[in-house]
Amino acid sequence: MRSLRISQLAEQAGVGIDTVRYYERSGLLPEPPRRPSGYREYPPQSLQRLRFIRKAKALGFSLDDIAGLLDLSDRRGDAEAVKHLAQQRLAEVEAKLRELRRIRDGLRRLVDACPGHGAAEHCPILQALSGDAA
Amino acid sequence: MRSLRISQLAEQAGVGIDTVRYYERSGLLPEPPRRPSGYREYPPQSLQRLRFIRKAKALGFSLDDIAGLLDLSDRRGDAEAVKHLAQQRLAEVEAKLRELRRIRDGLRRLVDACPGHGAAEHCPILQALSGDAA
DNA sequence: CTTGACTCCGGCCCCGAGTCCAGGGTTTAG
DNA sequence: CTAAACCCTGGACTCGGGGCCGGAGTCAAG
Repeated sequence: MRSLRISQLAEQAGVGIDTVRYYERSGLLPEPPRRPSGYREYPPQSLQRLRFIRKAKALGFSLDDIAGLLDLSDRRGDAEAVKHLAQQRLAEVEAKLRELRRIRDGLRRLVDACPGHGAAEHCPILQALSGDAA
Repeated sequence: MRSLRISQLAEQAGVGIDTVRYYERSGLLPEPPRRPSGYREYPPQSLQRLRFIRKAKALGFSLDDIAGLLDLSDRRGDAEAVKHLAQQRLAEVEAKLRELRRIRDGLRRLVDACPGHGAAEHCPILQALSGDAA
């Protein structure tokens, strides 16, 4: 008896039951066979697939991206397409990093400039935000 | 005639009309006086306030954070509280940066490992995602 | 006076990734 | 047999930050 009930699958994959059904609705997880009662019976491969999804999510891929990756994997697409997707994600992540560094630098300047005591009206943080400079 | 209509205010602040009303509902922007017809008439200070909000948003503050900053500013709170908020944001941004770097490194390894040609089933990207390693 | 641009309000819709609920049917252990 | 634990579906709700819409009232120019 290899097949898993949804709660077992979910637990072993480290996600919630609702998440599993959500992934099925979203087309990430194929519809599993059912018992006559309607209960889903998952083959063990589903576990691999769910873990794939978890890892890809941890790398910041959206569910849409992941659907693409799984599709390439299922249809025996070529490695080039897969690499291309990963490169796109990488570029996005790098852009986000640049943006966040910019924000961090701005915040750091404000924090460093503020003495941390006195009335707020003299606080350089508020002054900087109120000022006319863009 | 110093006062501004909502569309003028919105345009000069670089936001949408709906955004202005939304900020008012959210308590970020005080309710302006109205004409007898109900039209809002904004004093020029509203423009400053909207710009404050824009700049703070650009630094990654949430509207909730910004409400706090504006409140400190309005109530003549002390600089310490303001600095504290900015430090919190800074810490959050730094945590996010660490996380993104982790993701970037993971992606980079995958991209570098993939030859970019051949069948997807041999693609190290998909293999890594399918593998048993956490 | 009319026309077109503007404004009002309330309320619904969007995105992403789920979470929760009600009201039913099923399975399993004791 | 019965009770507990499980499962099903469909739909509503969450979060943040607004966008969009329709019908009605208003304002300024010609």
